Amino acid sequence: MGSTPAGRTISVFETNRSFFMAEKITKRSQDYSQWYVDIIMQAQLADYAPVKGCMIIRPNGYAVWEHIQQALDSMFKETGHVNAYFPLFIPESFMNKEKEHVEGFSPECAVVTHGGGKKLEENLYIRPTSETIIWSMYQKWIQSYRDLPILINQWANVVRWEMRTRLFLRTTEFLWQEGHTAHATYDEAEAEAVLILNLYKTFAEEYMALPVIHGKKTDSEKFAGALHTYCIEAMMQDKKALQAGTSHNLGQNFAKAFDVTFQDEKTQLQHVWATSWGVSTRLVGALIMAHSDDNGLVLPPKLAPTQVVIIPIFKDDEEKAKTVEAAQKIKSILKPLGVRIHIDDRDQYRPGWKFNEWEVKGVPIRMELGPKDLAAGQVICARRDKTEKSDKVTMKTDEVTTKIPALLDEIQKNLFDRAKKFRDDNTFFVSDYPQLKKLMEEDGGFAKCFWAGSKEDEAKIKEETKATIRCIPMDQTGEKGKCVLTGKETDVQVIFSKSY
RNA sequence: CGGGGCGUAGCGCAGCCCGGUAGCGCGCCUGUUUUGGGAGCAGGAUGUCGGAGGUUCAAAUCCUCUCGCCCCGACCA
Repeated sequence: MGSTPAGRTISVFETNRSFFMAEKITKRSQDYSQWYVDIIMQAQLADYAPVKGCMIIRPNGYAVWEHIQQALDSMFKETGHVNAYFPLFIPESFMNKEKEHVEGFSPECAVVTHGGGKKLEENLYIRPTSETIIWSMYQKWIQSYRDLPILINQWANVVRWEMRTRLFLRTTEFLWQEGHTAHATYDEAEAEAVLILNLYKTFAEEYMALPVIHGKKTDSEKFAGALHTYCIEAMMQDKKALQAGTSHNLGQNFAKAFDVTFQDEKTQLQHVWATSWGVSTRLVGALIMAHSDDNGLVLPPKLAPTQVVIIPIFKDDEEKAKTVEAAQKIKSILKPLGVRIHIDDRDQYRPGWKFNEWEVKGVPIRMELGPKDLAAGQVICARRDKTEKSDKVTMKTDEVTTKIPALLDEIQKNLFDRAKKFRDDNTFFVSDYPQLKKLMEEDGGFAKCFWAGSKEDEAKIKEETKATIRCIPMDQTGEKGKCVLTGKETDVQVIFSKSY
């Protein structure tokens, strides 16, 4: 499959004691995109599919997605949402019902024209998102205000025929969840959109250890067919922004397109108010780009499929039996505490090899357990977020019940703090356009500034700097200042950045 | 759609300019010594050289056409 871009080196070098492949992963500083791809390949998160733009999510990658799903799914349920499943195929006529929506999505839709060996009477779109088919059903299900709200989520795959794809970040087919809710009033729909926005922010920060800015999209960046769009935006290690989740207040657009009405308490017929919201497998890409290093993947403990791996160290069967037994004992006390722990007792690989493998795969804690440790009643732990040898922690075997969960928490926190510091260190206030331009041309990062410009002004800036308004943050100071471009006085501040 | 790169063993590549019937490293298999940061030694298996035409006594190599993939940009979650 391979291309080896110019900058990429796979150097094999010799030292007096060892001979090893030094780099299978391109350095971030050398080629960030290639580093990203290398991490995915080396950690076996995904592979390229035979069809262009599509990917195979391998077990390691899928396990991360499953943890994301589990956490989000329970958060959705706690806030009153239920899961359902709507079909992959959407009749062409449905797609055409909402004008902005069809204009937004038509160019990137895959369309099925044949089935059962015959040309279909009506083409079927493969869903790029499910608003249309869901609202066609809501039309049947909603009559009275007593039927509202409907708070449905679905976990599904969708297809968008993108021009340029990148593993996890933008693939032709991707997995996501899409929530579609129906409400009696604008205020309720608005409250729902904001509720989910905050839920996404909490999830990103607490589970993914990913600090995000939550805010509102400008009109030019909002979803096709929405009244307005909320989003969470994160900064990757190359200082570019990644939209990690969106939540839309769809107003009555879809209700009108699909004629979804209800009778209110006063027997008045009204159109239903809608929201939709989603996060996708892109989040896996976000995790990679936010935390990983030149040695491989770094996973936050809360989403790591394996949180602790024990490497028993032995040189004969007798030592193997003893160390593995001790490892199993540790596993048996940590597992009930909810620690996801694995013992790597394969004997075809040597310890050093295993150290590297688990490091590449991003396991938060590696526990080394050899004869010397057995004798001392201790284990040695290496944490994935700090890779210096001096960062290894030695703990008594009977302390693992308290120290391991504490260490996992500490790693989780450290990843968040590190990512937040990086973002804050690369966020700058700019007061005029030359400054904005200079920042985008040189260092990159987030530019915070006052904004009172038009859609056209925004397009001009995009043209000239490649940066866009990522969002209008929810957290506004309220102070007044001059618009970065027009100089008009305003109290609105926005974030400009280059983005994925 | 533009720019760049690439298709040769499972993976990474050399060989192509100057045609002579395919090689290196890693991995894999067997044996053995090893095992606290990607082990050593000794054996061994593996290829329709992306595809189709053409030139030639002879094509991975030269010519024509074609297919595909990756990276970078324009569009987007």
